Parts: sequence; structure tokens; C-alpha cells
Amino acid sequence: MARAGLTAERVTVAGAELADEVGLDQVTMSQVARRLGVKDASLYSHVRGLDDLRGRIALLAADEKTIRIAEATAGRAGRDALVAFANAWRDYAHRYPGRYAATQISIRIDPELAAEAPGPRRAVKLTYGMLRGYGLAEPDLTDAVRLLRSTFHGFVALEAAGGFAHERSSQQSWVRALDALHTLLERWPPSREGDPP
Amino acid sequence: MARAGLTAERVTVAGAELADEVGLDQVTMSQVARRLGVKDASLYSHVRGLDDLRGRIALLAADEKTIRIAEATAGRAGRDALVAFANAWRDYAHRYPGRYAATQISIRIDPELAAEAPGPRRAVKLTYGMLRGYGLAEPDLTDAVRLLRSTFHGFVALEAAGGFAHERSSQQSWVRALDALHTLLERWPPSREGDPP
DNA sequence: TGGCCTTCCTAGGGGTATTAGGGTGAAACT
DNA sequence: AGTTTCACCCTAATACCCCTAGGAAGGCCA
Repeated sequence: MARAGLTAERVTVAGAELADEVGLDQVTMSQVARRLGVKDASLYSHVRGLDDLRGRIALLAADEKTIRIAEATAGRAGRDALVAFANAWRDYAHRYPGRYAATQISIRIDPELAAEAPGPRRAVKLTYGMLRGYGLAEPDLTDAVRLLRSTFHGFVALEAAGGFAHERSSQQSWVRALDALHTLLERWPPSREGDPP
Repeated sequence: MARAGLTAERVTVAGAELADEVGLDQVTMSQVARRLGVKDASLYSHVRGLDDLRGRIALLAADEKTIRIAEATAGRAGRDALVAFANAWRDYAHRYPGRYAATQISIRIDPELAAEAPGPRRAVKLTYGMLRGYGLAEPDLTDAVRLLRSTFHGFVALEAAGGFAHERSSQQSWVRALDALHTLLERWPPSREGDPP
């Protein structure tokens, strides 16, 4: 009997492809095994179980997305960097919807596994770096990073959920949202009275 | 044998409660049936299946959330309305995490069922109404509505996923995000060159 | 060649979704 | 009151899924 040559990474990639094709919640051990030409029990030598597989898909996606963003923003600053960052984010979500959905479940990933993945940490650094040109200082910087991530994620999540009716294309709203965020970052409002540090 | 007195709505509510307790993806026909003291096959007289149940939970959540927002924003305008709107949204997501998660799957809900639910339509109206005081005209109005919804949803989604580390409380970032959105709405940037309507 | 580890298999237990069909309560009609 | 009707809930059966346990067989090294 020929060996299939499985490995944790190959199983993860097969799961990620399946997630993009049929949705993350349709990713099952049986389907992944079928795609790899193997019985489902064989996967358990490489992956602890379904939750572990989903966690690995999430970390794979986080790494891939971070790399795309890093390439897109390299050598850019200010508005250019913001637009490149945001478009790379959205492109990834559109192109790999299943993988992207996996990134939303980060709460219950094996910490040991997550510690090795550079994606999330690097993503945070990238976002801070992108904002360098706007001259924000802590804690405004952290607040701005969180606002941007929220808006980017929220936009693509609502797009994926069909939350935007078709009167106006979501592409146009996206461009205008980036305009708005850029001007917002240029004139970040000072903290109002009564906000303790 | 005593009748359990099931109905589509009671099944939906049981599913919603279960979703809040154990997570939406742990909501199963068997668990819901157990909670209602009934065999799982009995549920199929009231609900078409698991997907249908999830769709009903989503519509229930949309209605509930819209009502909370409507109550919170009644009689308010400008910044007050914005803050009340956003806090009602976030409170709902925190208090009913399973129901809230259900609202993200709106893409595959039975259209016939969705047509009867007033929640989504009313939510859109509410958002437009809240922005009335800022003096925006179409298509900026639609773009602003989408930006706000994206940010609100993205923030609570990232909070739920554990996306915000604990250096700075997410509550503080939330307050500052609302500040930022308010000033942004007051000075909505004009459309840049080359944006066709 | 012989031993050993890894890989993949078969077998099986337990859970879930869904359909088909039957019995029984309770209200409605005569 | 007796009967009919219908909605409700059940049992039974099929098919899929996750996961564990234990066995056979390929590849590596001595």
C-alpha cells in the first residue's frame, strides 16, 4: 500500500482549501480525509482532532494574511500605506473566505501551537508601523489600531454575511471608508474630559 | 402523555438560550430537544431543520437587538444618539453572545422567513435616523451608515474572539472609538477626485 | 537480513441530523 | 355524550460524523 505522505501541514492545507470551497463549518475530518485519499482515522496521527485542525487553519490564515499585508505596505507611508494595508486585508478575506472565517475563532486555540505562529504578533507590529506617519502617541495609538482593525474586519464580515444591500456597491463604500479613516487619523480627536489614562 | 406545548417560537427561544450558554455551533437539535424535554424528532414539526433553526435564532436576535437600540436612542440626537446606539449594540452582543453570533450568518436564511422579520429593515432605518443630525446627504449617508455598522460589529467581534490584549481595557478603546466616529461624522470628508457616483 | 518506528488501516462505540410512519391527546362537530 | 379530526409527539431506521484501540505494512538503520 502506497504511503500518502501526510503531515500536519498537508492536512491543514487540505482543510483550508476545503474551508474556502464549502465554508469553515463544513470542514470535517471525513471530508479532509477523502480529499487526501485516506481514511479519517489516519488524520489523528497528525492532528489532535477537529478543533486542533481548525486552530491550525486559523494560524495558517493569520500568517498568510500578515504576509500579504506586509508585502502590500512595504515602502509605503501615510495614506498609501493605509490603503494598501486595508485592501490587502479585504482581498485576503474575499479570496480565502474559509480561511478568513477561521481567524475569528482564535479564542480557543491551543496556546502551545499559537506560540510558534508568528502571524498574529507580526500583524500587530505591522499595524502600529503603518500608523507611524500619523504622529499618534500612546494610548491613542492603541485605540487607533483597534479602531482600524475593527472597521476592516467588520466591513468584510458584513460583506460576507450579505449585510450590504445592492443600492450602492460595497466597493464604493469601502473607498469612502478609507478616505474617512485617513482624515480621522490625521485629526485624531483629543481625549475628552473625564477619561482616565 | 402530557403535551409539551411546543411551537416554532418556543423552539427558537430554547435554541437561542442554548446558544448564549454554550455557543452557537454547539446548538444541536438533540440538545434543544433535551432542554425542552422532548425527543429530537419532535422538533421537525415546528422547524424545518438545524439550518432553519439557526436562521430563526438570527432573526430573533436581529429583532431583539433592534428593539434595544430603538429604546436606547429614543429622543436622543447627535452625539448622545450615537453613543446610545453603539452602547446598546455592544451590550446586546455581550449579554447574548450566541444570539449575536447567529446574526452573522444572515446570508443563508430562508428568504420567506426573513421577509416577515422586521428587525433588519428597522435597524437600517434606525441607523439612518440616528445620523440625521449630522447633515449628511446621499451617497455619503449610506457610506457613513456602513462604516458605523462595520466598526460596531468589528469591535464586538474582535472582543469576542479575544483579539484585544489586556494592556489597555477594551472599554477605554471603545469610548475613544466613539469619540473618533463622532468627530468624523461632524467633518465627513468630501469625495475625492475620480470617485464616480 | 532483522529490528523498529511511523504511517495508515480495519473495527467499533457513541453522537447527531433527518425522514417515515404510528399512536394519542384535545378540541370541534353532531 | 359520542365521534371525528388534527396537531403533536413518539418509535424506528438510515446515514453521516468524531474519535479510540489495536493491527499490518512501508521505510530506515544496523
